[in-house]
Amino acid sequence: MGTTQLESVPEPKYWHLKTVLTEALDSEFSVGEILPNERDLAARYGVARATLRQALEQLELEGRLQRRRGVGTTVAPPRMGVAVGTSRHTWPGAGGDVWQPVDCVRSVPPASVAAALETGGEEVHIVRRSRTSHGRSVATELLYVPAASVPDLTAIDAPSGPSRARAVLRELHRLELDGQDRAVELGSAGADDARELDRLPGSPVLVLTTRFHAAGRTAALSVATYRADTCRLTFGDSPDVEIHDDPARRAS
Amino acid sequence: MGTTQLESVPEPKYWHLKTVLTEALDSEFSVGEILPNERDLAARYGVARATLRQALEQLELEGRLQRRRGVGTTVAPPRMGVAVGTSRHTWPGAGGDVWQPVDCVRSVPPASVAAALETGGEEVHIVRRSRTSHGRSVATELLYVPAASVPDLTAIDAPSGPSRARAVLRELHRLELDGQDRAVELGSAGADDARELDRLPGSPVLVLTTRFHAAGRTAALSVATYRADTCRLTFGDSPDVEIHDDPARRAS
DNA sequence: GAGTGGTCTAGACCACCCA
DNA sequence: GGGTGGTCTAGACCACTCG
Repeated sequence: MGTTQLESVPEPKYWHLKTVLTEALDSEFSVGEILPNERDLAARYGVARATLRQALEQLELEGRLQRRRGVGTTVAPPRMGVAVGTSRHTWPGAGGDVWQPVDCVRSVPPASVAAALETGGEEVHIVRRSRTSHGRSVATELLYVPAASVPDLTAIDAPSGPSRARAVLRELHRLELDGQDRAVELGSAGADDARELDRLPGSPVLVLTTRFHAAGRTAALSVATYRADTCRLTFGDSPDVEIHDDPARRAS
Repeated sequence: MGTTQLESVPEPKYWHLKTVLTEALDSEFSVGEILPNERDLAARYGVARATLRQALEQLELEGRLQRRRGVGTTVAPPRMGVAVGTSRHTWPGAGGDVWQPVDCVRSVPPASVAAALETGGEEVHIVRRSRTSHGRSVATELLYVPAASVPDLTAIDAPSGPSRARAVLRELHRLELDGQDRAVELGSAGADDARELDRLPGSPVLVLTTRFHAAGRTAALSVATYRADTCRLTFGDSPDVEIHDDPARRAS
């Protein structure tokens, strides 16, 4: 009978709440401002705390909010553009590199990495590097370098540590780079990465995998993990745009 | 005294559960296989259903699981590599393009798009396209084309619809492309995109923004939305590697 | 209609930060 | 110690799919 069901799809509460909060963020709050706590917000909007949190999680995923345990929820600045390379291919650690060598060990890589490098169960050099921007740690990287790619590496340097990392990179640069290819996918931060990136374990991250080709092989493999909440990975291929940090960090 | 607290950081249950489930997926299940339902799984592992769901959500985020309401939870195949361009720059819709024109309207773009295009409050052409791979819809795109970029566009074609979309692209190709730059970031699917991609609203997506430069301006702006759970965006710059489906994703 | 995942509630306790 | 967000529980109902 006449029950014209116009709203046949009732919007979930957390979805509607997210919309409401987004508008509030745009109009009533400025970057860095601290929001009321979750219990108060939930009461204000007449929902359970869990429902409110579902909305906040979405907003954090979109980079609109930042939540820190023991502190509170703040309005996040716009995501920063992080340059991850131009069309010109260069070795990691080449001039002008923004990465900081942290460590280097010799170990057997994960199976997926070993497959890409076509090393069997052999040990490879694993260089650990980190990247900061605006004083914040934004990414960590594991660079897998087969022993065959750095044949002349000697033991004159320390067996591990930053200086060893630099030595491996130096040797790697002696190869002629034929090309590289990349892939970006969504991941979640492991315990180590989470600590390094000042996030909770399981936080969403953008994983940028780069294969470096030289001498007909994959000479090195880089797996870089970027904070997904604060970073926008930019592939600047046009001449006039390089690193482009968002100029405006203030709203309203 | 004497309480040597070795495990000062008790692992959250959902985190441990995720690890256990990951190992189970690797060893006891094969792709496409359906898991026990959430209530049974929660009971088996002695946790509340909400806690189990927290673990499942993580695994879905990592592309290991796929959940569908009314059906069940299945083991997801490895993410597919989706090629999103080489170092050679081409206009969208150029030869060999994998996108399917869907629609075209004239409308005022969002403020952020208008800023990038340096159009004021003017209307632009908005071409909607979709992309499928292996029979699945994997991405939707909105291509914003200022009227100034297609000055000779006539009204001989339909005012909207796929044929109009093709006409806009055809006119766009008459410009000489100077370059392009891209950015990738994490987003969440809006209601429209979610329907198109066969996901729930709010699902994580990878947003690939491409600016096309011609005649000293930004001649067009593409905002492509890829399913983050099933897609790995590949930037194939080396000659021998194109689309590369991951063969093995097994650990230890 | 039976079974699935999705949403929502009202509580509780814990880990962390800071005054 | 007081306040924050993070984790966890045990329930309930809803929306969807499929036989």
